[in-house]
Amino acid sequence: MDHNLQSIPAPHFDLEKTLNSGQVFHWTRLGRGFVGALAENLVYLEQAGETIRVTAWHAKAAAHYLALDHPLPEILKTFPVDPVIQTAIQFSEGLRIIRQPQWECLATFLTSPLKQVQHIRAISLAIRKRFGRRLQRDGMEVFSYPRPEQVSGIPLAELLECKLGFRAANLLATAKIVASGEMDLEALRNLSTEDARAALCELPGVGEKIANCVLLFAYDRLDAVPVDVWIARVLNEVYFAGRLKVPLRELKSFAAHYFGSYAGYAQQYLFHHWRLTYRRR
DNA sequence: ATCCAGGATAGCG
DNA sequence: CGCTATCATGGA
Repeated sequence: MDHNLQSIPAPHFDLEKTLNSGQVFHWTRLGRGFVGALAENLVYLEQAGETIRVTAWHAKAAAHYLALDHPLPEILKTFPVDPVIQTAIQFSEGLRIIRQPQWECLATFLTSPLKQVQHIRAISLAIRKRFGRRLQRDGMEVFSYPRPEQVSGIPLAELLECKLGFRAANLLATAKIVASGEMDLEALRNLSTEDARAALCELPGVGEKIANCVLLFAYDRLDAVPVDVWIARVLNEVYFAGRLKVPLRELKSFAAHYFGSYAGYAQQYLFHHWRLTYRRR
């Protein structure tokens, strides 16, 4: 597995946490690293201290994908000094919010409602294996995510075999809109976060939460804050302790303001920490 | 067995 | 406008 790997510096970075924190769902452990598809290329990644070793030719793309240029120490300094977020930061040390390709990020989160992280992963891998392009290299094999043009042509019954349930119709309908050009995902880059969010919410199956996931994980909008059941749980149990039935809009407003201009990062650390340590009472 | 999961949406008052 | 029931599947 160590043929033709290129080293790139990666300070303040934890590969495992980054790939297994519920922002991206298809990377698979292989040897001491991970294998997956970066757009249409098979890429192998492994970490050695403050260095990432990447399959040659993909170093530059990988560094961008992994957001190794995000000024993590500076970002952390902008967070409020309270024990809850500071504990989550420690627990999540080295977790970076990566830059995913727009379509596969959108498509993957379209399959996420009312699903656990491992289910989203299973669905992503099933769709890739069945409809994506097979990529091989040095005995490794992965599958890319099918483009919107291809997804739009999949019969609903076939898509349902990937165990999407009621989410399949939304994925199909959105794929048709994107494939037709009616929605230009690349053009959203030129919009304000607010306008891009509104545009994403026009797509079938995309509400405010999924739109914020896409903005945060694929558009580098680090102030976008997805409020899912876990974030709502943290806010209710900690920041609104003692209050009953806090309206969701109040939770969202609080999260978007309290954590500062990198609230998306703060949100990801809270999500990661609580999801892996929470015990029901 | 019952509850829950990185929610969105139509339909109600 | 805000609130509720419902959607499909599998793990805890």
